[in-house]
Amino acid sequence: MLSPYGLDIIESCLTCKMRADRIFCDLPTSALQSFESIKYATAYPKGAVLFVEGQAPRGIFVLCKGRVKLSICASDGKTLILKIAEPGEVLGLSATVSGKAYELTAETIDPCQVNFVKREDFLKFLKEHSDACFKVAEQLSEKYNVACHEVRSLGLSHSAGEKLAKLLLEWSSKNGEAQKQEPRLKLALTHEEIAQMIGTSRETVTRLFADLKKRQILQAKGSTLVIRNKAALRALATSS
Amino acid sequence: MLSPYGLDIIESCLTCKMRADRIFCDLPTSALQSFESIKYATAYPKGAVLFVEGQAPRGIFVLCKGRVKLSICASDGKTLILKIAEPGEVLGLSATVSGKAYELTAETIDPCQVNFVKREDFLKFLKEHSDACFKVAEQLSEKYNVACHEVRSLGLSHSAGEKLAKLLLEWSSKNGEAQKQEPRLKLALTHEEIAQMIGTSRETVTRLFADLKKRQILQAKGSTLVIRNKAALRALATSS
DNA sequence: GCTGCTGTGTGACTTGTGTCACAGCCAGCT
DNA sequence: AGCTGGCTGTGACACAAGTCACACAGCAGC
Repeated sequence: MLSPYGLDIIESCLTCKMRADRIFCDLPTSALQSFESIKYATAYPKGAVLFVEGQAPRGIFVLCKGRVKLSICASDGKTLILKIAEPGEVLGLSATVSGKAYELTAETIDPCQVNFVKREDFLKFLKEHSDACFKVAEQLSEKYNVACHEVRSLGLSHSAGEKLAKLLLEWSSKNGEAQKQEPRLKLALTHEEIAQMIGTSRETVTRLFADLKKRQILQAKGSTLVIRNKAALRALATSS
Repeated sequence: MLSPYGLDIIESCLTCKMRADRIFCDLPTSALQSFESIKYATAYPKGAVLFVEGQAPRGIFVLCKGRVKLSICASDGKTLILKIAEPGEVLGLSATVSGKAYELTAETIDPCQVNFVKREDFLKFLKEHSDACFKVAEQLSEKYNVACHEVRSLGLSHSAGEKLAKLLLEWSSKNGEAQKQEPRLKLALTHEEIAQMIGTSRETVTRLFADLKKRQILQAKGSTLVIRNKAALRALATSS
């Protein structure tokens, strides 16, 4: 197969090495075989839009490689980034199951490999394979959980600083750096995008970062960020 | 059976009149029979707590009668009401499926009848009845959808007035009054609770209501509210 | 080199709304 | 009655953070 956008395409789910690590993909062979027959392996460049908020659901997108930005946006153009989806995640799942419009917009921020499955095919597949159906329920629970966290962060924070601190701690806990004395993390997003993740303005994010650096809580080394004072950051994250 | 808290207990799901109207309860007889054998029909007074945010999931609660307040709260006591659950809804579902802690707190605001099912029993039931499993996926999609709406309302609104207007329109659309010229709705919540629903303070809600009344958009008739100017309210709800 | 473009840093000003404080009101007690 | 407690109304004030306005840095392409 051709390798578009510099991707190394995973041909078959059955031989995929990452299969066991992934919540959805770890299905019994019989289910996986039938999944194999209805999926379309596709590749997208960076910046491609998988689906847009408000569209009728065409089907699900299983993310195999690359990252996808999930966002909602208001009529005035203001955007809120809900999360950055990682490989293994199923996108457009809830809309496809319920038949309601996609509730958010999915846009690739890396070159991505994606397995697409049409809605009718997927629903039929679920009816026939109850273990897959259970996996779907698990994925949806996970998504709901994340959404609840987002609600908590947006609704119960007193200040933008609190939300930023929460976000940084969350990031550092994801890449396994959290237990280290001085966790490091790659800043893959612009201030603008960070602002959209915590529902504030770009300038505020810049100011907050400047403040955290002045107070020796954070330190920038090129594009990686070092958390120099975990305790202080955690204090900021809980009611500042 | 005794009628505690002034409730008329529905004994069996099989003979329940409301069955067909409810998303979860409308199962094939075989599944319902097996559900019947694992459920515990219980009744709660007003103000009872079904489960608390952070608890390990004991199981699911199918709400048959009465309303339940679903909320999350911060360490400082600040509370955010996510929604008021109506009969037919399944509570604690995502936590029970995923095994993670309940993500919110459920408290009755009416006398309620509830069918409780233990986690192990419920998971076994799901494995055996794939149609129930699909219903669960549908319910979870619904919950996710609602959470997304909440995120949008909290994260993309510019002002408290906008969020209040959205909430009022949503309420009026629920009880089928929306298409009327001047929809009416019962104000079942206090200003404090409304404030907790839109993430603002009690005083702000009071002030906003006063303002809406002064501008002839709203009118209070006892405890029912009349929306006198739907268009103006809608204008407020979209970027004010 | 110059030109654009995108991202960052900062100052000045404005405004929404949280907080505190208190007053009035109604319902349900004893 | 008279008291209590929860809810609602309103004023005064402070402050976080949005907005607008620029300056500058880095980096691409020609």
